[in-house]
Amino acid sequence: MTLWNNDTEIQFFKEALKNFASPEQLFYNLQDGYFAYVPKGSDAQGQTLQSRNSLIGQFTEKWSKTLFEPIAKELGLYAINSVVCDELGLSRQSSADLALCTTNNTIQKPENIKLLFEIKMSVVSNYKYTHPNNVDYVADYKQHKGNPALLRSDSMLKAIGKSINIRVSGIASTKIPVVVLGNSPITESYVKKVDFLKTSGVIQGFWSLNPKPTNSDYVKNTPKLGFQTILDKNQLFNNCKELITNDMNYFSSMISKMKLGEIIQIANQENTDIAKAEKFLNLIRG
DNA sequence: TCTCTGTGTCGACACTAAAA
DNA sequence: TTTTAGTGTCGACACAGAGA
Repeated sequence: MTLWNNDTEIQFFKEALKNFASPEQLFYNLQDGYFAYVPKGSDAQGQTLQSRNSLIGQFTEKWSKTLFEPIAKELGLYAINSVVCDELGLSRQSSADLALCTTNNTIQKPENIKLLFEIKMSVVSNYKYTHPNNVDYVADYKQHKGNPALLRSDSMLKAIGKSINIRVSGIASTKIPVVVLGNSPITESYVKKVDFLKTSGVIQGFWSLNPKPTNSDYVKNTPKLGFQTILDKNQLFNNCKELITNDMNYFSSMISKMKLGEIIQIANQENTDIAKAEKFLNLIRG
């Protein structure tokens, strides 16, 4: 299995058609034919395609699970879709798209969840459908009107919001890394923000699983690697391994220097570095 | 001044599951 | 059975700045 590319998107359309999805559900019905997206300069004739949403959502979540399964296995874990965990604010309606866990269950305890993924993937390039079963590549994402995946500002906001929601749901979340998976680059306006999200510990990374979304220029990596374009499965494995094996802790606060100095002073009285850190974390969490 | 383009926010719509 | 709430997708729209 390879990383995301145009063939993956064609496979999505063909599978959906085979499962009795109509061309009207999957494509814009334009004057020149059926298109995945409205090309720049074309008129959408008031159409806003909605029927593809849940199909592509299901496809990308399952695709990601399949991609991560061998990685999980090598790390002694399971890759699981739709993970529910009350302590992390992950309800049945708002479950984790994908997670790596120590047990093979949908309902999980926080201590068994080793890595959380939020998936924000969509059809990236444009395609043309012709009867009865042909789907052909038309152009990259720069040639059509709709923005795919992480190039949409509200997709970024929703990914960030969901991650914050996990972080503020309780102490149990502070040991679990959160990663956003996409299949597109990000916009220039989010370059600084994803790096700050990483250094501040809220989100451990935005990873695009699409090595070559266009032949022209695009944001490949940000300076502090808050966003990375994953180029091969080895890189993906190493990233996961690092997040899982490092015993990391999320913490945050908004306090005076005076109070912060006091906390450091008290924590420093412990004997070992680990004990100092634990004391510090306890104090800063009030 | 007008047009074009990039950016950010809000809302429409489809779907699903829980609650009434 | 109907209503309500939550989620995910992209289009419409407003605004600002650059260039004609």
